[in-house]
Amino acid sequence: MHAHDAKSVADLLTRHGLRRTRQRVALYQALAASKAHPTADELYRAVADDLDGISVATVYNSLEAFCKAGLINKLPPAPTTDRVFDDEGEADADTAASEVPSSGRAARYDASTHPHMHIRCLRTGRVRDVPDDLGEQLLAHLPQDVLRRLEDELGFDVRQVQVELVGESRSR
Amino acid sequence: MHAHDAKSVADLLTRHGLRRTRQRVALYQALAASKAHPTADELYRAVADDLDGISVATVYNSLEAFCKAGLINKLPPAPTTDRVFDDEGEADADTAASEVPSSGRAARYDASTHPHMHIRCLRTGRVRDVPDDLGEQLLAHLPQDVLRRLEDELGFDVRQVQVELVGESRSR
DNA sequence: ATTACTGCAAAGGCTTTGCACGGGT
DNA sequence: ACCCGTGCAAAGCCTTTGCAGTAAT
Repeated sequence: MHAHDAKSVADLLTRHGLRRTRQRVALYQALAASKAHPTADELYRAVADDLDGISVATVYNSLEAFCKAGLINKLPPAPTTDRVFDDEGEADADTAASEVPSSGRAARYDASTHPHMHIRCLRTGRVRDVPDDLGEQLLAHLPQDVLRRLEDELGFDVRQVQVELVGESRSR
Repeated sequence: MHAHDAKSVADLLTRHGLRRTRQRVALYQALAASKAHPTADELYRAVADDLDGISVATVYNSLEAFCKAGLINKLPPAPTTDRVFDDEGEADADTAASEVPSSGRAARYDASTHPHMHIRCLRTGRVRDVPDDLGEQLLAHLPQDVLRRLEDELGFDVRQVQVELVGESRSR
């Protein structure tokens, strides 16, 4: 969809008032390339190959900076009731080293900032996007007038409608 | 709505195969009495007055047991981008000691298990329920056929539709 | 009598912070 | 030259765990 080569990412950073460091370019690329909404640690391991010696602090700092700049979103960790995390492998940029547990209560990051829905697997903790066509059909049916009544009655400004379909993926 | 006196809570526990200990009765009562979706620490402080010497471990163990028994639900902590937590006081069972920060990334618990929506305040991190009449109107409009198509196309069993309205409460 | 539950303290996982240095502008 | 961003290690917060003792069934 978008081009995520080093140059356009660098431009993106600059445009948002961030410096174009090797670390941040690599981090944003890794995140944008993934559909799996990786954790900070997964991103750390993903870029550690190319960028020798990057530190976790930098990963967290950079992700926080991206969030503040509105470049990416942070997703809450899944509630961890019951045994929820098996963690299997999957052929994706950031889950390549399919052996490390990457246990449960870590936040996940999302490079797409336009409104969309997520599905979260109870077994693996993985988060995927709902395809836009389906998501839009679902969101479009939320009656705006009810939302507005809610804002009036509760004195609450709704900035974002977070919809998450929680369940279990069938295969495997 | 429901009666949450010691006896009926004790019965509820027994009926779910849990022992009726003072600690668990008090914890469930405190949680059920609150509309604020308290954190483990908030519950700990709420019951520490009556139950002298209760430990945090017991709070966590009990809440986990309640979750497994299907008595309560665990909510994910809010993503903590930007300064999100001011923590003001509120006249509620578990937030009585309106002075302690109870900082950010703690899970919250919810005594109501029937499907309902939440609103989460970006400033305070507080979670409230959407009134049932409004919530039902919103949820009823989610087209079931689209959900079913989604399950087919992605091979995913949807167990729960988690809707959270994220925003900011106007007053204060 | 059995064993689930409790309390304590220590350990654990994820994230943040302080500080000196290096690289981007 | 300025100062944002980096790396390292230590500290922090929330939660879990091990174990000996206690109390519910």
